[in-house]
Amino acid sequence: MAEEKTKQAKNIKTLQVIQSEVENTNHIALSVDCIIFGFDEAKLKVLLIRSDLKKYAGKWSLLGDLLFPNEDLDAAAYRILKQRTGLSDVYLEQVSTFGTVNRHPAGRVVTVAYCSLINIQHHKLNILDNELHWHDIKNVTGLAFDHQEIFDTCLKQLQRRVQEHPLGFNLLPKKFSLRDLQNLYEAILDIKMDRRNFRKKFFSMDFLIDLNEMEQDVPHRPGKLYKFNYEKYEKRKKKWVGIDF
Amino acid sequence: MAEEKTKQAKNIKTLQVIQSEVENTNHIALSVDCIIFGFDEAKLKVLLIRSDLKKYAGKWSLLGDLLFPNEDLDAAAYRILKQRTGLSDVYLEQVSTFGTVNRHPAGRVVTVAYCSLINIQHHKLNILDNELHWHDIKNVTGLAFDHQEIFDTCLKQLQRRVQEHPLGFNLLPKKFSLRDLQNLYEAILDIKMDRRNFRKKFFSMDFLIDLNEMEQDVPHRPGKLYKFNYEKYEKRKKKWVGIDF
DNA sequence: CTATATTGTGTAATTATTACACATTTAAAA
DNA sequence: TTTTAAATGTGTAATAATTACACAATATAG
Repeated sequence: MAEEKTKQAKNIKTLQVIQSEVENTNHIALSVDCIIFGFDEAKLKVLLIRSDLKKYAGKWSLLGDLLFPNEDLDAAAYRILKQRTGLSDVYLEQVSTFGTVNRHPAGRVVTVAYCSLINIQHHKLNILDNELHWHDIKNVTGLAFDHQEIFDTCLKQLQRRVQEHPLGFNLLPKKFSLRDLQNLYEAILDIKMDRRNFRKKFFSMDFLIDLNEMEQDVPHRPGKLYKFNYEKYEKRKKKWVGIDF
Repeated sequence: MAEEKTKQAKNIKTLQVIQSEVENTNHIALSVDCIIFGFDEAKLKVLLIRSDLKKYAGKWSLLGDLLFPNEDLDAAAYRILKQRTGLSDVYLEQVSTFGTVNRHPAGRVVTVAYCSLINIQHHKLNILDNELHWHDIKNVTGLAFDHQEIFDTCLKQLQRRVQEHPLGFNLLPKKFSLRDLQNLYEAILDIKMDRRNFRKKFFSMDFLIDLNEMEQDVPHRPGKLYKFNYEKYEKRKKKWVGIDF
Protein backbone atom coordinates (compact mmCIF):
# COMPACT_ATOMS: atom_id res chain seq x y z
CA MET A 1 0.00 0.00 0.00
CA ALA A 2 1.29 3.43 -0.96
CA GLU A 3 0.52 4.87 2.45
CA GLU A 4 2.62 2.23 4.15
CA LYS A 5 5.63 2.99 1.97
CA THR A 6 5.26 6.68 2.72
CA LYS A 7 5.30 6.09 6.44
CA GLN A 8 8.32 3.89 6.30
CA ALA A 9 10.14 6.40 4.15
CA LYS A 10 9.31 9.06 6.69
CA ASN A 11 10.81 7.02 9.47
CA ILE A 12 14.02 6.37 7.64
CA LYS A 13 14.39 10.01 6.84
CA THR A 14 13.86 10.88 10.46
CA LEU A 15 16.74 8.69 11.48
CA GLN A 16 19.01 10.22 8.89
CA VAL A 17 18.09 13.63 10.12
CA ILE A 18 18.96 12.63 13.66
CA GLN A 19 22.30 11.31 12.56
CA SER A 20 23.27 14.36 10.53
CA GLU A 21 21.97 16.67 13.25
CA VAL A 22 23.82 15.00 15.97
CA GLU A 23 27.00 13.35 14.76
CA ASN A 24 30.24 15.23 15.19
CA THR A 25 28.64 18.29 16.71
CA ASN A 26 28.37 19.70 20.15
CA HIS A 27 24.70 20.19 19.77
CA ILE A 28 21.95 18.56 21.67
CA ALA A 29 19.04 17.41 19.58
CA LEU A 30 15.51 17.39 20.93
CA SER A 31 12.89 14.82 20.11
CA VAL A 32 9.35 14.04 21.15
CA ASP A 33 8.16 10.52 21.87
CA CYS A 34 4.49 9.69 22.01
CA ILE A 35 3.15 6.98 24.25
CA ILE A 36 -0.21 6.23 22.72
CA PHE A 37 -2.54 4.23 24.91
CA GLY A 38 -5.64 2.51 23.66
CA PHE A 39 -8.20 0.16 25.17
CA ASP A 40 -9.60 -2.86 23.40
CA GLU A 41 -10.91 -6.30 24.39
CA ALA A 42 -10.79 -5.14 28.01
CA LYS A 43 -7.06 -4.70 27.74
CA LEU A 44 -4.92 -1.60 27.92
CA LYS A 45 -2.72 -1.35 24.84
CA VAL A 46 0.11 0.80 23.63
CA LEU A 47 1.01 1.64 20.06
CA LEU A 48 4.57 0.67 19.12
CA ILE A 49 6.61 0.72 15.95
CA ARG A 50 9.44 -1.54 14.98
CA SER A 51 12.79 0.17 15.44
CA ASP A 52 14.55 1.14 12.25
CA LEU A 53 17.98 1.26 13.87
CA LYS A 54 20.28 -1.69 13.22
CA LYS A 55 21.38 -1.67 16.84
CA TYR A 56 17.80 -2.35 17.88
CA ALA A 57 16.72 -4.52 14.93
CA GLY A 58 13.58 -6.42 15.79
CA LYS A 59 12.87 -4.38 18.90
CA TRP A 60 9.80 -2.26 19.35
CA SER A 61 9.98 1.43 20.12
CA LEU A 62 7.80 4.42 20.81
CA LEU A 63 6.68 6.79 18.09
CA GLY A 64 8.99 9.74 17.98
CA ASP A 65 10.47 12.42 15.84
CA LEU A 66 12.76 15.40 16.09
CA LEU A 67 11.37 18.75 17.12
CA PHE A 68 11.47 21.29 14.30
CA PRO A 69 13.36 24.52 15.02
CA ASN A 70 10.29 26.68 14.80
CA GLU A 71 7.71 24.35 16.13
CA ASP A 72 6.26 24.58 19.62
CA LEU A 73 6.99 21.54 21.71
CA ASP A 74 3.32 20.68 22.20
CA ALA A 75 2.74 21.17 18.50
CA ALA A 76 5.39 18.59 17.72
CA ALA A 77 3.59 16.06 19.87
CA TYR A 78 0.33 16.72 18.06
CA ARG A 79 2.11 16.52 14.71
CA ILE A 80 3.66 13.16 15.48
CA LEU A 81 0.39 11.79 16.72
CA LYS A 82 -1.32 13.03 13.59
CA GLN A 83 1.33 11.54 11.33
CA ARG A 84 1.13 8.18 13.00
CA THR A 85 -2.54 7.77 13.67
CA GLY A 86 -4.30 10.42 11.62
CA LEU A 87 -5.80 11.86 14.78
CA SER A 88 -5.96 15.49 15.70
CA ASP A 89 -8.57 15.87 18.41
CA VAL A 90 -7.28 13.75 21.23
CA TYR A 91 -6.11 13.86 24.79
CA LEU A 92 -2.39 14.60 24.93
CA GLU A 93 -0.26 15.43 27.91
CA GLN A 94 3.41 15.95 28.53
CA VAL A 95 4.81 13.43 30.96
CA SER A 96 8.52 13.78 31.43
CA THR A 97 11.81 14.54 29.73
CA PHE A 98 14.62 12.03 29.40
CA GLY A 99 18.13 13.29 28.96
CA THR A 100 20.88 10.93 29.95
CA VAL A 101 23.91 11.43 27.76
CA ASN A 102 23.98 8.05 26.06
CA ARG A 103 20.33 7.29 25.70
CA HIS A 104 20.43 7.48 21.90
CA PRO A 105 23.11 5.65 19.87
CA ALA A 106 23.20 8.30 17.13
CA GLY A 107 24.32 11.04 19.50
CA ARG A 108 22.97 13.37 22.11
CA VAL A 109 19.21 13.43 21.91
CA VAL A 110 17.05 14.63 24.76
CA THR A 111 13.48 13.49 24.40
CA VAL A 112 10.21 14.77 25.79
CA ALA A 113 7.60 12.09 26.38
CA TYR A 114 3.94 12.81 25.72
CA CYS A 115 1.15 10.50 26.68
CA SER A 116 -1.92 10.18 24.52
CA LEU A 117 -5.18 8.35 25.13
CA ILE A 118 -7.20 7.36 22.12
CA ASN A 119 -10.24 5.31 21.34
CA ILE A 120 -9.11 2.37 19.26
CA GLN A 121 -12.61 1.72 17.88
CA HIS A 122 -12.87 5.09 16.23
CA HIS A 123 -9.40 5.12 14.78
CA LYS A 124 -8.60 1.56 13.86
CA LEU A 125 -8.46 2.34 10.16
CA ASN A 126 -5.46 4.58 10.33
CA ILE A 127 -3.16 1.90 11.55
CA LEU A 128 -2.57 -0.20 8.48
CA ASP A 129 1.18 0.05 8.53
CA ASN A 130 2.38 -3.36 9.57
CA GLU A 131 5.37 -1.95 11.37
CA LEU A 132 2.94 -0.30 13.75
CA HIS A 133 1.18 -2.44 16.30
CA TRP A 134 -1.03 -2.31 19.35
CA HIS A 135 0.59 -4.21 22.21
CA ASP A 136 -1.08 -5.40 25.37
CA ILE A 137 0.78 -3.46 28.03
CA LYS A 138 1.32 -6.69 29.93
CA ASN A 139 3.61 -7.89 27.15
CA VAL A 140 5.69 -4.75 26.75
CA THR A 141 9.28 -5.57 27.60
CA GLY A 142 12.69 -4.95 26.11
CA LEU A 143 11.86 -1.86 24.10
CA ALA A 144 14.58 -0.13 22.08
CA PHE A 145 16.64 2.79 23.45
CA ASP A 146 15.48 3.79 26.92
CA HIS A 147 11.92 3.42 25.75
CA GLN A 148 11.13 0.82 28.35
CA GLU A 149 11.89 3.33 31.08
CA ILE A 150 9.86 5.99 29.30
CA PHE A 151 6.96 3.61 28.88
CA ASP A 152 7.08 2.55 32.53
CA THR A 153 7.09 6.16 33.64
CA CYS A 154 4.10 6.98 31.46
CA LEU A 155 2.13 3.97 32.61
CA LYS A 156 2.73 4.87 36.25
CA GLN A 157 1.67 8.43 35.61
CA LEU A 158 -1.43 7.23 33.81
CA GLN A 159 -2.30 5.06 36.79
CA ARG A 160 -2.12 8.04 39.12
CA ARG A 161 -3.84 10.53 36.86
CA VAL A 162 -6.72 8.31 35.95
CA GLN A 163 -7.72 8.12 39.60
CA GLU A 164 -7.86 11.86 40.04
CA HIS A 165 -9.18 13.01 36.70
CA PRO A 166 -11.69 11.64 34.25
CA LEU A 167 -9.07 10.84 31.64
CA GLY A 168 -10.11 7.27 31.18
CA PHE A 169 -13.16 8.25 29.20
CA ASN A 170 -10.87 9.23 26.34
CA LEU A 171 -10.14 5.54 25.92
CA LEU A 172 -13.78 4.50 25.74
CA PRO A 173 -16.41 5.02 23.07
CA LYS A 174 -18.74 7.92 23.76
CA LYS A 175 -21.36 5.47 24.92
CA PHE A 176 -20.19 2.86 27.35
CA SER A 177 -21.54 0.48 29.94
CA LEU A 178 -20.48 0.45 33.56
CA ARG A 179 -18.84 -2.87 32.88
CA ASP A 180 -16.72 -1.22 30.15
CA LEU A 181 -15.75 1.47 32.61
CA GLN A 182 -14.83 -0.99 35.31
CA ASN A 183 -12.84 -3.11 32.85
CA LEU A 184 -10.95 0.01 31.89
CA TYR A 185 -10.03 0.88 35.46
CA GLU A 186 -9.11 -2.69 36.23
CA ALA A 187 -6.87 -2.83 33.15
CA ILE A 188 -5.13 0.46 33.85
CA LEU A 189 -4.64 -0.10 37.56
CA ASP A 190 -4.11 -3.85 37.24
CA ILE A 191 -6.43 -4.64 40.11
CA LYS A 192 -9.84 -6.23 40.60
CA MET A 193 -12.63 -4.10 41.97
CA ASP A 194 -15.93 -4.89 43.61
CA ARG A 195 -18.68 -4.36 41.09
CA ARG A 196 -21.29 -2.98 43.47
CA ASN A 197 -18.91 -0.58 45.13
CA PHE A 198 -17.56 0.55 41.79
CA ARG A 199 -21.06 1.41 40.64
CA LYS A 200 -21.93 3.09 43.88
CA LYS A 201 -18.81 5.23 43.60
CA PHE A 202 -19.50 6.40 40.07
CA PHE A 203 -23.20 6.96 40.62
CA SER A 204 -22.49 8.99 43.75
CA MET A 205 -20.07 11.22 41.82
CA ASP A 206 -23.02 11.85 39.54
CA PHE A 207 -21.06 12.56 36.36
CA LEU A 208 -22.61 9.79 34.27
CA ILE A 209 -25.56 10.51 32.03
CA ASP A 210 -27.93 7.61 31.55
CA LEU A 211 -28.60 7.44 27.82
CA ASN A 212 -31.60 5.12 28.14
CA GLU A 213 -29.96 2.82 25.65
CA MET A 214 -28.77 -0.72 26.04
CA GLU A 215 -25.71 -2.57 24.84
CA GLN A 216 -26.19 -4.42 21.56
CA ASP A 217 -24.91 -7.82 20.50
CA VAL A 218 -23.73 -9.05 23.85
CA PRO A 219 -24.33 -12.76 24.59
CA HIS A 220 -26.01 -12.04 27.91
CA ARG A 221 -28.22 -9.49 29.59
CA PRO A 222 -27.24 -6.13 28.08
CA GLY A 223 -26.20 -3.27 30.31
CA LYS A 224 -27.31 0.34 30.18
CA LEU A 225 -25.20 2.83 28.26
CA TYR A 226 -23.86 6.06 29.71
CA LYS A 227 -21.82 9.04 28.66
CA PHE A 228 -19.61 11.27 30.77
CA ASN A 229 -20.94 14.68 31.73
CA TYR A 230 -17.93 16.90 31.10
CA GLU A 231 -19.85 20.14 31.64
CA LYS A 232 -20.92 19.14 35.13
CA TYR A 233 -17.43 17.89 35.90
CA GLU A 234 -15.82 21.16 34.85
CA LYS A 235 -18.12 23.11 37.11
CA ARG A 236 -17.72 20.92 40.16
CA LYS A 237 -14.09 19.99 39.72
CA LYS A 238 -12.40 19.24 42.99
CA LYS A 239 -9.79 21.43 44.48
CA TRP A 240 -8.41 18.31 45.98
CA VAL A 241 -7.21 18.54 49.55
CA GLY A 242 -6.31 15.67 51.78
CA ILE A 243 -2.93 14.71 53.11
CA ASP A 244 -2.40 11.02 52.71
CA PHE A 245 0.77 9.09 52.22
CA MET B 1 32.65 40.39 47.73
CA ALA B 2 34.67 38.19 45.41
CA GLU B 3 32.09 35.44 45.42
CA GLU B 4 29.40 37.82 44.28
CA LYS B 5 31.46 39.03 41.34
CA THR B 6 32.16 35.45 40.35
CA LYS B 7 28.50 34.61 40.29
CA GLN B 8 27.57 37.62 38.26
CA ALA B 9 30.36 36.91 35.80
CA LYS B 10 29.02 33.39 35.46
CA ASN B 11 25.57 34.68 34.66
CA ILE B 12 26.76 37.05 32.02
CA LYS B 13 28.78 34.33 30.40
CA THR B 14 25.78 32.09 30.38
CA LEU B 15 23.79 34.60 28.47
CA GLN B 16 26.55 35.07 25.93
CA VAL B 17 26.75 31.36 25.47
CA ILE B 18 23.02 31.23 24.86
CA GLN B 19 23.25 33.96 22.29
CA SER B 20 26.14 32.44 20.38
CA GLU B 21 24.59 29.00 20.60
CA VAL B 22 21.28 30.11 19.36
CA GLU B 23 21.51 33.10 17.09
CA ASN B 24 21.48 32.50 13.35
CA THR B 25 21.37 28.75 13.66
CA ASN B 26 18.74 26.15 13.24
CA HIS B 27 19.62 24.57 16.50
CA ILE B 28 17.53 24.30 19.55
CA ALA B 29 19.29 25.01 22.80
CA LEU B 30 18.35 23.26 26.00
CA SER B 31 18.40 24.81 29.43
CA VAL B 32 17.46 23.81 32.94
CA ASP B 33 15.62 26.13 35.31
CA CYS B 34 15.51 25.45 39.02
CA ILE B 35 12.57 26.46 41.12
CA ILE B 36 14.01 26.45 44.61
CA PHE B 37 11.46 26.51 47.39
CA GLY B 38 12.27 27.33 50.98
CA PHE B 39 10.23 27.85 54.12
CA ASP B 40 10.90 30.61 56.63
CA GLU B 41 8.84 32.70 59.05
CA ALA B 42 5.90 30.42 58.33
CA LYS B 43 5.98 31.48 54.70
CA LEU B 44 6.75 29.52 51.56
CA LYS B 45 9.51 31.24 49.60
CA VAL B 46 11.15 30.88 46.25
CA LEU B 47 14.69 31.82 45.31
CA LEU B 48 14.89 34.26 42.42
CA ILE B 49 17.67 36.13 40.68
CA ARG B 50 17.49 39.45 38.94
CA SER B 51 17.39 39.01 35.17
CA ASP B 52 20.55 40.01 33.35
CA LEU B 53 18.77 40.55 30.04
CA LYS B 54 18.10 44.15 29.02
CA LYS B 55 14.67 43.20 27.79
CA TYR B 56 13.77 42.09 31.31
CA ALA B 57 15.79 44.65 33.27
CA GLY B 58 14.58 44.84 36.85
CA LYS B 59 12.53 41.68 36.58
CA TRP B 60 13.15 38.58 38.63
CA SER B 61 13.76 35.21 37.07
CA LEU B 62 14.41 31.60 37.95
CA LEU B 63 17.89 30.18 38.27
CA GLY B 64 18.87 28.53 35.05
CA ASP B 65 21.71 27.57 32.80
CA LEU B 66 22.34 25.75 29.57
CA LEU B 67 22.73 22.01 29.57
CA PHE B 68 26.27 20.91 28.69
CA PRO B 69 26.61 18.56 25.71
CA ASN B 70 27.87 15.68 27.78
CA GLU B 71 26.01 16.25 30.95
CA ASP B 72 22.99 14.24 32.02
CA LEU B 73 19.87 16.34 32.34
CA ASP B 74 19.43 15.57 36.04
CA ALA B 75 23.10 16.29 36.61
CA ALA B 76 22.65 19.75 35.14
CA ALA B 77 19.89 20.48 37.62
CA TYR B 78 22.11 19.40 40.51
CA ARG B 79 24.97 21.44 39.12
CA ILE B 80 22.91 24.59 38.87
CA LEU B 81 21.54 24.12 42.35
CA LYS B 82 25.04 23.59 43.66
CA GLN B 83 26.37 26.65 41.87
CA ARG B 84 23.61 28.86 43.21
CA THR B 85 23.17 27.62 46.73
CA GLY B 86 26.19 25.47 47.50
CA LEU B 87 23.92 22.52 48.18
CA SER B 88 24.40 19.03 46.93
CA ASP B 89 22.24 16.76 49.06
CA VAL B 90 18.75 18.01 48.49
CA TYR B 91 15.39 17.02 47.16
CA LEU B 92 15.19 17.69 43.43
CA GLU B 93 12.55 16.64 40.97
CA GLN B 94 11.82 17.29 37.33
CA VAL B 95 8.53 19.06 36.83
CA SER B 96 7.92 19.94 33.23
CA THR B 97 9.49 21.11 29.99
CA PHE B 98 8.61 24.39 28.34
CA GLY B 99 9.19 24.76 24.64
CA THR B 100 7.15 27.40 22.90
CA VAL B 101 9.12 28.88 20.03
CA ASN B 102 9.44 32.43 21.30
CA ARG B 103 9.82 31.88 25.00
CA HIS B 104 13.41 33.17 25.05
CA PRO B 105 14.38 36.44 23.34
CA ALA B 106 17.88 35.24 22.42
CA GLY B 107 16.57 32.40 20.24
CA ARG B 108 15.12 28.97 20.49
CA VAL B 109 15.66 27.62 23.97
CA VAL B 110 13.66 24.77 25.37
CA THR B 111 13.89 24.57 29.14
CA VAL B 112 13.35 21.79 31.62
CA ALA B 113 12.06 22.92 35.00
CA TYR B 114 13.26 21.22 38.17
CA CYS B 115 11.77 21.83 41.57
CA SER B 116 13.93 21.79 44.65
CA LEU B 117 12.99 21.95 48.30
CA ILE B 118 15.60 23.18 50.72
CA ASN B 119 15.83 24.12 54.35
CA ILE B 120 16.60 27.83 54.49
CA GLN B 121 17.94 27.64 58.06
CA HIS B 122 20.73 25.27 57.15
CA HIS B 123 21.80 27.05 54.01
CA LYS B 124 21.25 30.71 54.64
CA LEU B 125 24.95 31.49 54.40
CA ASN B 126 25.34 30.55 50.78
CA ILE B 127 23.00 33.23 49.57
CA LEU B 128 25.02 36.38 49.96
CA ASP B 129 24.75 37.48 46.37
CA ASN B 130 22.44 40.47 46.46
CA GLU B 131 21.03 39.67 43.06
CA LEU B 132 19.65 36.49 44.59
CA HIS B 133 16.66 36.75 46.87
CA TRP B 134 14.07 34.70 48.70
CA HIS B 135 10.59 35.86 47.73
CA ASP B 136 7.40 35.11 49.54
CA ILE B 137 5.45 33.14 46.95
CA LYS B 138 2.47 35.39 47.53
CA ASN B 139 4.43 38.27 46.01
CA VAL B 140 5.76 36.50 42.95
CA THR B 141 4.35 38.18 39.87
CA GLY B 142 5.65 39.42 36.57
CA LEU B 143 8.71 37.23 36.30
CA ALA B 144 10.98 37.48 33.25
CA PHE B 145 10.58 35.22 30.19
CA ASP B 146 7.84 32.66 30.70
CA HIS B 147 9.10 32.12 34.21
CA GLN B 148 5.81 33.10 35.76
CA GLU B 149 4.14 30.22 33.97
CA ILE B 150 6.92 27.86 34.99
CA PHE B 151 6.70 29.00 38.58
CA ASP B 152 2.92 28.61 38.65
CA THR B 153 3.21 25.11 37.24
CA CYS B 154 5.79 24.14 39.85
CA LEU B 155 3.81 25.57 42.71
CA LYS B 156 0.71 23.66 41.62
CA GLN B 157 2.69 20.48 41.32
CA LEU B 158 4.20 21.05 44.76
CA GLN B 159 0.72 21.49 46.18
CA ARG B 160 -0.36 18.14 44.79
CA ARG B 161 2.80 16.23 45.60
CA VAL B 162 3.08 17.43 49.15
CA GLN B 163 -0.28 15.87 49.94
CA GLU B 164 0.69 12.46 48.66
CA HIS B 165 4.33 12.24 49.67
CA PRO B 166 6.33 13.42 52.64
CA LEU B 167 8.21 16.03 50.64
CA GLY B 168 7.43 18.86 52.95
CA PHE B 169 9.90 17.66 55.54
CA ASN B 170 12.70 18.70 53.21
CA LEU B 171 11.67 22.28 53.90
CA LEU B 172 11.78 21.92 57.68
CA PRO B 173 14.70 21.53 60.09
CA LYS B 174 15.31 17.94 61.14
CA LYS B 175 13.57 18.67 64.43
CA PHE B 176 10.26 20.42 64.15
CA SER B 177 7.11 21.01 66.13
CA LEU B 178 3.66 20.07 64.95
CA ARG B 179 2.94 23.76 64.69
CA ASP B 180 5.87 24.13 62.26
CA LEU B 181 4.50 21.25 60.23
CA GLN B 182 1.01 22.70 60.13
CA ASN B 183 2.34 26.14 59.20
CA LEU B 184 4.20 24.50 56.35
CA TYR B 185 1.13 22.76 54.98
CA GLU B 186 -0.97 25.87 55.39
CA ALA B 187 1.63 27.94 53.54
CA ILE B 188 2.03 25.49 50.67
CA LEU B 189 -1.65 24.76 50.21
CA ASP B 190 -2.77 28.28 51.11
CA ILE B 191 -5.53 27.05 53.40
CA LYS B 192 -6.25 27.02 57.12
CA MET B 193 -6.48 23.67 58.84
CA ASP B 194 -8.00 22.56 62.12
CA ARG B 195 -5.21 22.06 64.61
CA ARG B 196 -6.70 19.06 66.40
CA ASN B 197 -7.59 17.24 63.20
CA PHE B 198 -4.19 17.99 61.72
CA ARG B 199 -2.50 16.43 64.74
CA LYS B 200 -4.82 13.46 64.74
CA LYS B 201 -4.06 12.88 61.08
CA PHE B 202 -0.30 12.93 61.47
CA PHE B 203 -0.28 10.90 64.67
CA SER B 204 -2.49 8.28 63.09
CA MET B 205 -0.11 7.94 60.13
CA ASP B 206 2.50 7.18 62.77
CA PHE B 207 5.53 8.45 60.88
CA LEU B 208 6.60 11.05 63.45
CA ILE B 209 9.19 10.19 66.05
CA ASP B 210 8.77 12.01 69.35
CA LEU B 211 12.23 13.30 70.26
CA ASN B 212 11.35 14.07 73.87
CA GLU B 213 12.68 17.55 73.35
CA MET B 214 10.92 20.88 73.50
CA GLU B 215 11.08 24.01 71.40
CA GLN B 216 13.49 26.64 72.71
CA ASP B 217 13.11 30.40 72.81
CA VAL B 218 9.44 30.62 72.04
CA PRO B 219 7.48 33.28 73.98
CA HIS B 220 4.81 30.82 75.05
CA ARG B 221 4.38 27.23 76.06
CA PRO B 222 6.90 25.29 73.99
CA GLY B 223 5.80 22.38 71.82
CA LYS B 224 7.33 18.96 71.52
CA LEU B 225 9.83 18.31 68.76
CA TYR B 226 9.57 15.48 66.24
CA LYS B 227 11.45 14.05 63.33
CA PHE B 228 10.12 12.17 60.33
CA ASN B 229 10.59 8.41 60.25
CA TYR B 230 11.71 7.82 56.67
CA GLU B 231 12.57 4.16 57.24
CA LYS B 232 9.06 3.34 58.39
CA TYR B 233 7.59 5.38 55.58
CA GLU B 234 9.61 3.56 52.93
CA LYS B 235 8.42 0.21 54.23
CA ARG B 236 4.76 1.10 54.48
CA LYS B 237 4.52 3.37 51.47
CA LYS B 238 1.07 3.41 49.98
CA LYS B 239 0.24 1.91 46.66
CA TRP B 240 -2.41 4.52 46.44
CA VAL B 241 -5.75 3.45 45.05
CA GLY B 242 -8.95 5.40 45.17
CA ILE B 243 -10.84 6.96 42.32
CA ASP B 244 -11.87 10.46 43.23
CA PHE B 245 -12.40 13.46 41.04
C1' DC C 1 2.03 36.93 90.33
C1' DT C 2 -0.61 38.12 86.44
C1' DA C 3 -1.42 38.31 81.57
C1' DT C 4 -0.63 36.37 77.21
C1' DA C 5 0.04 33.03 73.88
C1' DT C 6 0.04 28.60 72.46
C1' DT C 7 0.16 23.61 73.48
C1' DG C 8 -2.21 19.32 74.30
C1' DT C 9 -6.25 16.64 74.39
C1' DG C 10 -11.49 13.83 73.17
C1' DT C 11 -16.04 13.13 71.59
C1' DA C 12 -20.09 13.06 68.82
C1' DA C 13 -21.95 13.51 64.09
C1' DT C 14 -21.27 12.76 59.46
C1' DT C 15 -19.49 10.71 55.56
C1' DA C 16 -16.95 7.26 52.93
C1' DT C 17 -15.44 2.62 52.32
C1' DT C 18 -15.69 -2.16 52.48
C1' DA C 19 -17.54 -6.84 52.26
C1' DC C 20 -20.94 -9.43 50.66
C1' DA C 21 -25.76 -12.42 47.87
C1' DC C 22 -29.73 -12.91 45.18
C1' DA C 23 -33.32 -12.03 41.81
C1' DT C 24 -33.59 -10.37 36.89
C1' DT C 25 -32.71 -10.22 32.04
C1' DT C 26 -31.00 -11.44 27.76
C1' DA C 27 -28.97 -14.68 24.18
C1' DA C 28 -27.71 -19.19 23.07
C1' DA C 29 -28.19 -24.04 23.31
C1' DA C 30 -30.83 -27.99 23.81
C1' DT D 1 -40.32 -23.78 24.05
C1' DT D 2 -37.64 -24.63 27.80
C1' DT D 3 -33.38 -24.62 29.94
C1' DT D 4 -28.79 -22.95 30.70
C1' DA D 5 -25.18 -19.61 30.89
C1' DA D 6 -23.63 -15.22 31.70
C1' DA D 7 -23.92 -11.02 33.07
C1' DT D 8 -26.80 -6.94 35.02
C1' DG D 9 -28.98 -4.45 38.78
C1' DT D 10 -29.66 -3.65 43.50
C1' DG D 11 -29.02 -2.75 49.47
C1' DT D 12 -27.39 -3.24 54.02
C1' DA D 13 -24.53 -3.62 57.97
C1' DA D 14 -19.84 -2.91 59.82
C1' DT D 15 -15.90 -0.28 59.82
C1' DA D 16 -12.99 3.56 59.01
C1' DA D 17 -12.13 8.41 58.03
C1' DT D 18 -13.33 13.13 58.41
C1' DT D 19 -15.23 17.08 60.42
C1' DA D 20 -16.58 20.48 63.89
C1' DC D 21 -15.74 22.04 68.10
C1' DA D 22 -13.80 23.93 73.78
C1' DC D 23 -11.09 23.96 77.77
C1' DA D 24 -7.38 23.03 80.98
C1' DA D 25 -2.22 23.12 81.25
C1' DT D 26 2.25 25.28 80.61
C1' DA D 27 5.70 28.32 79.49
C1' DT D 28 7.42 33.26 78.85
C1' DA D 29 7.18 38.32 79.45
C1' DG D 30 6.08 41.98 82.00
